[in-house]
Amino acid sequence: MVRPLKSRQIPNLQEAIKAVAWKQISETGAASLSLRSIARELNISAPAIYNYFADRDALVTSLMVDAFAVYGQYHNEVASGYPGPERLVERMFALARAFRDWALDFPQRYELLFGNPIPGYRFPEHEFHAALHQSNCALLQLIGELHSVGMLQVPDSMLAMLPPPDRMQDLPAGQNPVELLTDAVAVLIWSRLHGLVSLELAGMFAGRQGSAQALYEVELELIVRQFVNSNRMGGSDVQPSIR
Amino acid sequence: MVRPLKSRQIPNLQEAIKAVAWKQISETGAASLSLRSIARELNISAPAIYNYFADRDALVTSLMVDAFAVYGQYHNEVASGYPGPERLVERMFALARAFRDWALDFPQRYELLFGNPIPGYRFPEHEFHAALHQSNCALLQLIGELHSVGMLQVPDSMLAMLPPPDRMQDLPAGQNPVELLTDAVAVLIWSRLHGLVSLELAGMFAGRQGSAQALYEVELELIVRQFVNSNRMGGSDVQPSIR
DNA sequence: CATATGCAATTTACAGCGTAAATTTTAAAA
DNA sequence: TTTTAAAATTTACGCTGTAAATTGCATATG
Repeated sequence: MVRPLKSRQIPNLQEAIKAVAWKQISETGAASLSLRSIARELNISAPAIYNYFADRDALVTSLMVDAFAVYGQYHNEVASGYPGPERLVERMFALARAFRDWALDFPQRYELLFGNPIPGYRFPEHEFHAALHQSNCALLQLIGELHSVGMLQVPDSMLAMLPPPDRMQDLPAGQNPVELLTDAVAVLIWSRLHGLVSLELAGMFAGRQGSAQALYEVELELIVRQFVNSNRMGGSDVQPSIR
Repeated sequence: MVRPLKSRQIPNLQEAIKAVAWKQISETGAASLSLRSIARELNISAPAIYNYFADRDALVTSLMVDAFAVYGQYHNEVASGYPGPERLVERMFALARAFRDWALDFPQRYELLFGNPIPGYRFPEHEFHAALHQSNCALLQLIGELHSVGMLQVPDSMLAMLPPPDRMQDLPAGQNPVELLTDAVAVLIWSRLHGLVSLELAGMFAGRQGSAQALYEVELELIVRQFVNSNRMGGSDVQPSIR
């Protein structure tokens, strides 16, 4: 019969908890995130947090959902700086550089999203798909636009991913061949960016002074040369055959 | 005046500790490695381990040094199955597939070496260089051989990584331009393999059933096409200019 | 207004962790 | 046999997540 009750000290304690969690993640890394230290910083007892999050994993999940959204939105904003089909290559470079910049600016968040910094934690599967799609949305959109203006160059060897023509209808529901290939291109590009960035964050390029950025720029150039038809002629070498 | 003393129950307790550690890492992941649980399994008190390892990090470092060696040796063995300059492309495919196979067979070890599964731990810098080189030795060797038989195709855009011709002598000690470029090619290839494998291990391809392997094969094909001159003619488009 | 209701917070407690300190055991050297 | 030092144990401290019981308090009802 009684419902609402506001905490005396801190209004919106749920958000306050997350804010402190982010602060601590930024400072000391997601691995050292601790309910007790959050509570300490809020002058709160540790179990009080359980009124707002079922357990530590639930808090982490909430943080990650937010982070995926922010991350995706950032990419979308960067992409929106290069609208229209005339600046697709520019947008590709900008997105890829934004990818690395974000990772270097917020290494702990990058690790949280794409590494496994928290022992025993796994992002719940049902929320995973949406969150991941959100984070890669700008790149997928870009690849889609490249394709629709005929600038996407799908390497021949990728055609092996398609089912043989006689059973093209076996594709997963809602998937057409074009989507399957554009998705695959996006994932390949994403994994190349992630490969370099994650090795850099892991300190694997330590010693090779300043070469991480140079390597990244080279890789960007190679990626664009590989998948983009700059002359913007009659489309990639594959679309005609799969339309 | 007294030195040696053998433990009563277990001879070579140092190795026994590492063996149990590996067992636990394989079973429950490096993150849940615990000195106490190791001690429990050996019917030993936890602080006893401190007679053999300065602290938990020292144990982890020892494990990683071993793992880097085993990993590198495995790659070398795979590579030695395709000797000579006639089978370099074959060797490239075999090495890359072995890379993914090892990661899928021993995901916890792969994470230990190339992820950051243990909170607060960092591999000591002075041992890092040697261990890393050991692990990438086979690939570096392969790229070197490709170059020496004129099959290495260094993309034009990579030349930007070299210092301008008039100050070529500013290169780090013991580094010549060819080494710098072959190293860079090896790192680029490594990061592309690692990008796909680490995303796959992180569960980022969950849902897309079976496509991880297909993607990997596509990427392999693209890598070889990008860096290897199959016709084995008069060398890459760059060596002549930097010899 | 007084009382009952139920959420929010606290305290207490337990099991786990790494590891520092003090202590005991033990095997070999003198 | 005594001495000595290495190897092991016990104890203890502070940290973690979290379950359980308890208290405080704001609201809705009698």
